[in-house]
Amino acid sequence: MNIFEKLYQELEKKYGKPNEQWNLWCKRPKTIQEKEEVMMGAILTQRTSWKNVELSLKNLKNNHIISLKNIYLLGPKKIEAFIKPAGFYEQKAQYLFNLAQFFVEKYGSLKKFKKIGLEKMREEILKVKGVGPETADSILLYALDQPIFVIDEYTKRLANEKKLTDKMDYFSLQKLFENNLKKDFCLYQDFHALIVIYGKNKNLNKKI
DNA sequence: CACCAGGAATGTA
DNA sequence: TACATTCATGGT
Repeated sequence: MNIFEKLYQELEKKYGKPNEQWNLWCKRPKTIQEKEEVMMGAILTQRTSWKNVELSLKNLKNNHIISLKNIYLLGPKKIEAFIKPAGFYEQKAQYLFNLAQFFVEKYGSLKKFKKIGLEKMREEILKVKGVGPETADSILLYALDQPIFVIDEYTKRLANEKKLTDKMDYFSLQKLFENNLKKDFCLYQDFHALIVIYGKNKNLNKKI
């Protein structure tokens, strides 16, 4: 067993299966609606606490617009009010609409999108304005069950702390994890969640 | 009151 | 390539 697999085991032993906010993201399998909720969450959580994202998602749910199609039909201006708690709401409303427009106009269904394969999916979804590397990979991993490792600030800090590598750019780190783990989206989903849980936990201890 | 939370786009050098 | 700025709410 290599250091990456050991790290996963350690984290799982310490924190168990990802829970709370990760209940949905690490759920297998997910319904279509759940997948779309994950995609919206991936946009809304950009540089924002998950708590604020939850408030926004609740607003969307209460008003029955927790689907890409409804986002698309409503248009960016009308969803601003619902997602305000997540901050940067004018931008994010536009980003959410861009993503919805991308799926509705170009593919119609997630199933059709998946037919083009992982590489092409990533390339295409990165063209959506508002979807960068981390958001793209979060969507691919957590909504579309693709074996692609998500890199975020917590992952970088962990890589630094454990001295896993000195090449800290997104792509290098991603390949580092993928090359040292089984190509398994379930493992990737839980691992990334545990890395975030570990990172947050550590921040918490620092304050006390 | 100051600081920051699971980024990305845009602009500058 | 690398670094700065902008977007904005809610918790501590």
